Amino acid sequence: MKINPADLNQVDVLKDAPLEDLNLIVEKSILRSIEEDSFYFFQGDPAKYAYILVTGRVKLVQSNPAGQQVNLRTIKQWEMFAALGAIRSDATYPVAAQALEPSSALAIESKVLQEMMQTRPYLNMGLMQLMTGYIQEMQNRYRELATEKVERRLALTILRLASQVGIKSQGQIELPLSQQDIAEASGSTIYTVSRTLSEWEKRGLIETGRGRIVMRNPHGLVEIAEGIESA
Amino acid sequence: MKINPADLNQVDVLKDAPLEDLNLIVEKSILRSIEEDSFYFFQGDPAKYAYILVTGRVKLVQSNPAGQQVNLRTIKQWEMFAALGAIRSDATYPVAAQALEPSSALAIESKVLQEMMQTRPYLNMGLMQLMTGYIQEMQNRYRELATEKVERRLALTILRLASQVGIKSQGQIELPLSQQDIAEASGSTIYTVSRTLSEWEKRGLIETGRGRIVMRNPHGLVEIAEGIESA
DNA sequence: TTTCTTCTTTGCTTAAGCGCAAATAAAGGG
DNA sequence: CCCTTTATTTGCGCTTAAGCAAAGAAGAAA
Repeated sequence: MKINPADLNQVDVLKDAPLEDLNLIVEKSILRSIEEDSFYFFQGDPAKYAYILVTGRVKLVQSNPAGQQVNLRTIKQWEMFAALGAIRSDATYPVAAQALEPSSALAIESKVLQEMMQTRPYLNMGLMQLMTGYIQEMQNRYRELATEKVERRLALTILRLASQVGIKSQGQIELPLSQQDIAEASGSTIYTVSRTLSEWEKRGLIETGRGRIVMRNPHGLVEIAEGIESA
Repeated sequence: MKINPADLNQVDVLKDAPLEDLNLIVEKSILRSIEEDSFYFFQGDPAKYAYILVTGRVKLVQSNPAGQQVNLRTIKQWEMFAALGAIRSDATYPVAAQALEPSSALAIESKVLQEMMQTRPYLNMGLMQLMTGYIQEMQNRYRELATEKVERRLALTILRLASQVGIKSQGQIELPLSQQDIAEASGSTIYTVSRTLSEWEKRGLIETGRGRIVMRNPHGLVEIAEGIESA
């Protein structure tokens, strides 16, 4: 596949980048295509590349010593991920990046990005915006996990995922994620997720299918998320 | 009180700053002194200032709609906090900053910091290092909260707090924090914290007092944190 | 179509830890 | 030194949701 450099303006971090820089990035990077369930990198690998997702979807997961996983973020097209290495030159990836479907991503050497940052203020600003957004999201999720009950957390998780990787089809938003993914993203278990989603389906809030959740009544979910439980 | 600009080199973000910049910062900022339990700012306030803590200790807390709190970070002398506003110009503070003891901090207008960032690469790098550190810490804490049991999380929390705000005295590390603070930092309750700390005290791992925890056997805590439980 | 695999559902049991209530202890103020 | 306030401890009951086991459903492969 060929990348059209102009497309890179869709990447938030690069929205103010001049075309010549986009050309430079495409020229200096390589396109890595991987199949479903494969990894771009593992937790602990030296952070040699930053990535821009070109096609597919990728999740960033972290495992504890016992092997239990949490989903920290789901990446969609034209999102940059693993930019950490560009900032901490000695760093290893603190997460693993696993493809949710066949995917391809531009791999940019951390070194290249670092050099570009020396002389391009827009790149610094873009990366900082990205990072502050991450920090705020993680702080919110941490607070939710510490203080909210599962049902509410699930509603918050699904709303968040919908805004990040939801797909609009026929006026409805669809999440192409398995219940396992939802469980790992909300800090719960597949059993509780299944039970809760079934309950919501009965109430007409959502529609579930294998590896798929359709939001029928987003407002109802917002009410659950905010604790305006009608039940 | 008078600030000696040269002291600001102890601030991580400013460790590479030339003295003239430190002078500029002191000149352009104001020193705010507040008493115990007061706030530098509340969650939701417009993020007009970034701060450098000069004396005392400050905690960053976030509340959920019901008023339950979580501690996101404890700040000690010469740490910068609330630097977010300097990056997102329209931002409001996503957390509140409350003094754990009488404190004073340099308040730097976000605008000033923003202007300085235009022409000072060291400042950009410093802030990015700070933010990547935050991100990694929050990701780890999130995973811990999602996957680990309370006792282990408590050990991890105490070890983390010890490295961040621990005070060395007579070869031992002391944490000047109440059990309430520990509970809010670990995502637990004062009851469970009390029970667990009592148990650890019996085992000789720590020594507790009102608003104070002394680590007697840090290695033992590490073992609990890593799941090498001897019990 | 038939078979296999993977995902989802559901009944049941159980452990963890929350949280009330009340007692006890420590610090601070006058 | 006494009194008030605030922090810590502990017994006890109870809820939540985790987790096993086993069945059912939906795709994928053959």
